[in-house]
Amino acid sequence: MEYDGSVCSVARTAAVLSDTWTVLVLRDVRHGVRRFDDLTAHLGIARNVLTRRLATLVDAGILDRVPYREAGSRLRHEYVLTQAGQDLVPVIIAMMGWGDRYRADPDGPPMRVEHAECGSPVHVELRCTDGHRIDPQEGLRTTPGPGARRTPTGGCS
Amino acid sequence: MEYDGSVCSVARTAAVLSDTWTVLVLRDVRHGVRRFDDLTAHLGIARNVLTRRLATLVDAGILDRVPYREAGSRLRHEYVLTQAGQDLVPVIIAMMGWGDRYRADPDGPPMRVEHAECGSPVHVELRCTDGHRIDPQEGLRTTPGPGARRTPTGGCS
DNA sequence: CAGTATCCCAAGCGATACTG
DNA sequence: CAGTATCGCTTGGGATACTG
Repeated sequence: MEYDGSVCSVARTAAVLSDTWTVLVLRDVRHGVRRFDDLTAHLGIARNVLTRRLATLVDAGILDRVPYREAGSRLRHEYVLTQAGQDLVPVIIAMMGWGDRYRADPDGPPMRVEHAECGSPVHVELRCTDGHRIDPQEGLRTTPGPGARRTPTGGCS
Repeated sequence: MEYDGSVCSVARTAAVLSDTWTVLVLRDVRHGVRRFDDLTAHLGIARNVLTRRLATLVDAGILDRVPYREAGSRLRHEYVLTQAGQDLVPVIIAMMGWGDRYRADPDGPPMRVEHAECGSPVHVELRCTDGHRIDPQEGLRTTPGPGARRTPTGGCS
């Protein structure tokens, strides 16, 4: 789908993440579930669908398909995050945070993400390059950037 | 779609955001494009689709439909972000940041988000509640939370 | 202007069967 | 184990026409 993706980074990212399984595959790969059958078992995704999804993600530069060989068995592949894939982690954590808050499980969050060093819970924050922490409601100003198109309705968002 | 959404906050959020137009509608509403016709014009979305999308988002508690009346015309509605909708802003900013980096327009970013007070560019960061800034590659540890199901494959992600 | 109603199409998913 | 191939179903999007 195109939806003005030609002019908006949000749209372009949405195009990458929009289908059902993509973020869940990334989530699992990040947690170390890297092999085809493990993914099918863990996600409950149909195998043909997983095939397509992995191929798409490799094409998109988000996953790498790396060969490996275990002693005594034939060549296999596993899927690892590229740099671009790793840089989607904040998006995923942001989504997790929202889900924890607004689509909470009555038992509490199913997964807890903590700082490896100190063990405190992790969240996403908006910050500017000057290091100020920013309130999402009040602290943001959005202006057209260099790549913006000028349109009658006010340009890209 | 369900995709284990019963146990994962990422999946639950993905279910809300997954269809094509949702994030773009939110993006536009956040920028002040709040009225039906403005949205159709700005997004290029089919009107019936927008109707459905807005209804879904209102149902999901992400948008409010608030009536207003301009002098001399009949009652209209506009769509504004609820608190839950506002709390999706970090997700959107995170997506924008990724798109700017990995799906960049040759002319540069189409939209620039800056700190209203100081004008510096804004990005998302991972932080723990102790205030440490966290490296997405190395600094995260993920553990099952109270709401986790125990499954043979290692539980929810 | 702000929608609703109808109809069609394409894409994505799942089930099942097959392969090296 | 790690996929590919084929199929049918469901859903979301678009076009068009209609309404207060």
